[in-house]
Amino acid sequence: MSRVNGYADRQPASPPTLADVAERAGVSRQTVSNAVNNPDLLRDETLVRVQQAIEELGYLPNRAARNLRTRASHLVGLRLSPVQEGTANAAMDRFVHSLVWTSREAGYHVLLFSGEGPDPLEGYDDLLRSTAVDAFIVTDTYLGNPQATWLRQRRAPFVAFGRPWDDEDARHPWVDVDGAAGTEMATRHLLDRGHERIAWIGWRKDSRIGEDRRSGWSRALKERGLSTTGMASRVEDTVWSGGEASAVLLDEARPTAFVCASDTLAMGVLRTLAERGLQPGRDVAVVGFDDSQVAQVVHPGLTSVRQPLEEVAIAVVRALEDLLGAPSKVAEGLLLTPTLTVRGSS
Amino acid sequence: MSRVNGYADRQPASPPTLADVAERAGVSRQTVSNAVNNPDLLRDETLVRVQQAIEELGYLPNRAARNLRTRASHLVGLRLSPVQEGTANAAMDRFVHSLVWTSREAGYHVLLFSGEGPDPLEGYDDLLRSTAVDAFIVTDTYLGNPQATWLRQRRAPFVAFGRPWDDEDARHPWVDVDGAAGTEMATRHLLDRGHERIAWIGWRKDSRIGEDRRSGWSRALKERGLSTTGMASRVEDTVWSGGEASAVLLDEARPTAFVCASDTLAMGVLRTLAERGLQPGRDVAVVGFDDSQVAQVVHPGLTSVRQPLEEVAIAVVRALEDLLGAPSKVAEGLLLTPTLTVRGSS
DNA sequence: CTGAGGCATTGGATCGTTCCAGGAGCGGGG
DNA sequence: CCCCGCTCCTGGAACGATCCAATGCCTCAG
Repeated sequence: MSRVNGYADRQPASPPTLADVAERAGVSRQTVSNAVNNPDLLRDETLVRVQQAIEELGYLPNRAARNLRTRASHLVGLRLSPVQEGTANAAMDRFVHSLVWTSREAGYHVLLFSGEGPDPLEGYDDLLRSTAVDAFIVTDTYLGNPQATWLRQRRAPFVAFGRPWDDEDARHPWVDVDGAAGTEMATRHLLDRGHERIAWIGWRKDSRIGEDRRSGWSRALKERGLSTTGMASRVEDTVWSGGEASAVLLDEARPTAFVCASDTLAMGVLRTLAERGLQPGRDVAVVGFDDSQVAQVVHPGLTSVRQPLEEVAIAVVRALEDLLGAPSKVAEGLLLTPTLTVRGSS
Repeated sequence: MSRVNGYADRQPASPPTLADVAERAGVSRQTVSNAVNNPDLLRDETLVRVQQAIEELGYLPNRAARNLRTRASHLVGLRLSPVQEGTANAAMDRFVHSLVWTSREAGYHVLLFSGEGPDPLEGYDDLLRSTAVDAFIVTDTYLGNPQATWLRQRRAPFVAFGRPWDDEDARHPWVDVDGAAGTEMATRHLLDRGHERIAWIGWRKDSRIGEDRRSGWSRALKERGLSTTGMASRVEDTVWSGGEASAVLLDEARPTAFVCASDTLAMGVLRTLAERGLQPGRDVAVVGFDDSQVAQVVHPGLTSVRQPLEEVAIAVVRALEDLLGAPSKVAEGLLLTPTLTVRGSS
C-alpha cells in the first residue's frame, strides 16, 4: 500500500483507505467494509479489532468511491427559485434550514443549485444525468409545475413541497400545508374576538394557493351565516397593493378586520391604518400569513398564520427515504395544518 | 458493453458511459475523455465525430467516477449557522443565493450542512475526511472563529466571509464588507440633511463587528467636530432593546437621528417613535443596517446600509478558484464597500 | 467417521473515469 | 534508406469502495 511508514506524514497526507485499515487490523478489505456497513456479519472480537484500527487511523470511507460502486450519492438537489426581494421568501429560509437539519439525520446532504432564466428545468438535467444527486426536492409547484411532469417523465425520484394542483394523475409523493385551514383558523380567531365584518385581501384568481387560502376565510364566515359579498379583494403581492386594497375596502365595506394571504399584504394594511390614525389590534384587526420576520418585529406585532416548516421538512425527508428505499411503494400526499401566532394586531 | 441494442431501453436504463460513446464513435475511451476535457488534443474531424456521438447518446460524465479519479468533488461546503429567528439572517439568504449562482458559473455546486449543537466544528470533519467537498466557505467568523484555526490546522482549503479579527497570523483568503464605511456613509447622509445630534445604538462591546460599525459613526461625527459623548448605547440585538435604548437616549441626549447596527435595532427605534407620536423621517431620522426585508416593507421605509452580497459572493468564488487552482498563491483579503439605501425614515 | 449446513472471512471483479506510457502514421533531414 | 520527432490515438492500470462467489472452519446429525 501507499502508506509508507508509521512516522507522521508531512504535507496533506492522503487519507487512509479501506486497505490501510485492513492491513492494520489484519483482516481483508471486505471485512472492514462489513464492519462499517454490516457490523452484524462480524464476530464481536473481529469487529472490535477493526473498529479500533478505524479509530486509530481516523478512517472515513471515500465518498466518491462509494458513490461510484453503489450508484448513489446521498445528495438531494434543491433548486433555489429566483429571488424576489421584498416578498416573503423568508419562509423558504426556514424550510431550507429544517431540511438540511433533517436530511443530515437521514444521511443525506442538500445540494443547492439555481435555475437561472425563466426555464424552470434548467439545472435539473445535468445533475440527474451525471448522477450527482439521488433525488430532488421541488418547492415551487405553484408555477403550473412543469418540473413535476418533466421529472416524472425522466423517472427521476423527487418529493414535492406543494400539492400537484393541476395534475390529476400525479403519482409522486408530496407534502403541503393546508392554507385554507390556516385562514379558517385566523378568521375564527377574529370571529371569537367579536369581529363580524372581516375582509379578505388575497392574490389573483389564477393563484391556486391564493384561492385555497381564500376558501378558508369564506368557509369560516359562511359557517356563522355571515356574507362575504364585497369583502374580498384580489391584488398583487406587494405592500403597496395591500395598502391600496385595504383603503378601498375600508371606504366601501367598512370591515373591522382583515385576513391577508401574506404578511406582505398585511403590512400594506397596517400602513393604511397608520395613515388613517387607526390603531391595529384595537380599532382594526389584521392577520397575515407566513409568520415572517416582518410579522415579528413590526409594531405592535402582526398576528400571522405559521406554516409548520419543520414538520414539512421531516415529512419530506421521510418520503424521500421511502422513495429511495422502496421505489415500488405507493406515493402519497400529506397535508399538514398550520398554526396561528397571535400578536398585537388582533 | 452493457448496452445491448439500439432499441429504446425500457425502465430506468443505465446512462451511457464513456465506453458507449467510444464504441459509437469508433474511437477509444481515452479519446472520448479527451474530447470532453482537452478538445485541443483531437483532430478536428475526430472531435466532431465524437461530439456527435456524445450528443446522440446524451452522454454526461459520471460524477462519482470522475471524482474518484481526480480526487475532487467540485462541491463547496457551506455550513448553515443555527437559526436565530427574529434576527436579520435575511442577509444570509441573499448571500446564499448569490453564492449558488456564482459557483455554478465556476463549475461548483454548494453543499449545505448544519452544525447542530454549539460546537462550530460539527460537520466539517466528516465532509473533509470523506472527501465530499473540495473546500469550505466559512461565514460566521465573528464567533471567535474557531473554525478558521481548525480548518487551517487540517490544511483544509477554505474562504471566509468575514475578517479574521482576532487572528494576526491568519493566512487564508477572506472577503468582508466594510461596516465602518457603511455607518460612516449613513452618518454623513444624516449630517448632510442637517442633523447634528446623531445617536448610535449598537451591540455589546465584545462584538468586533459591532465596534467596527460604531467606529464609522464616531469617525463621521468627529470629522465635523461633533461630540459623541452620551450619544451611544450598546445593547442586545432585539427589537425590544432597540426601543428601550432609543427611549433612554431621547430622554437624556435628545438626538434628532439614530444610526443603528442592525435593522432589528432600528425597528425598535421606530417603535419608540410611534409610541411618542414622533414621525420617522420628519421628526427623527433612523438608519438601520442590512437592508433586510423588514426595512423594505415597514412604513415609511427604513433607510439602511446594504451589503454588496452579490459582489461578496463573486469575490469568494474567485478566491476559491485561486485557492484550488494554485494553492501556493498568497492568500489575500478583500474589503468591499456597502451602499446606502435611502427610504422614508431619513 | 463422514457430509451437510451455517458462520465468518476472503480474493477477485467491477463501478466509470482519468493518468500514463507507448504505438501507429507521417513528413523531413542526413 | 533510416531514423528522428511530431501528432493523434490507444490499451492497460489506477482511484477506493462494494458485490459476489467461494473458502475454511466448526458443529452436529447420521
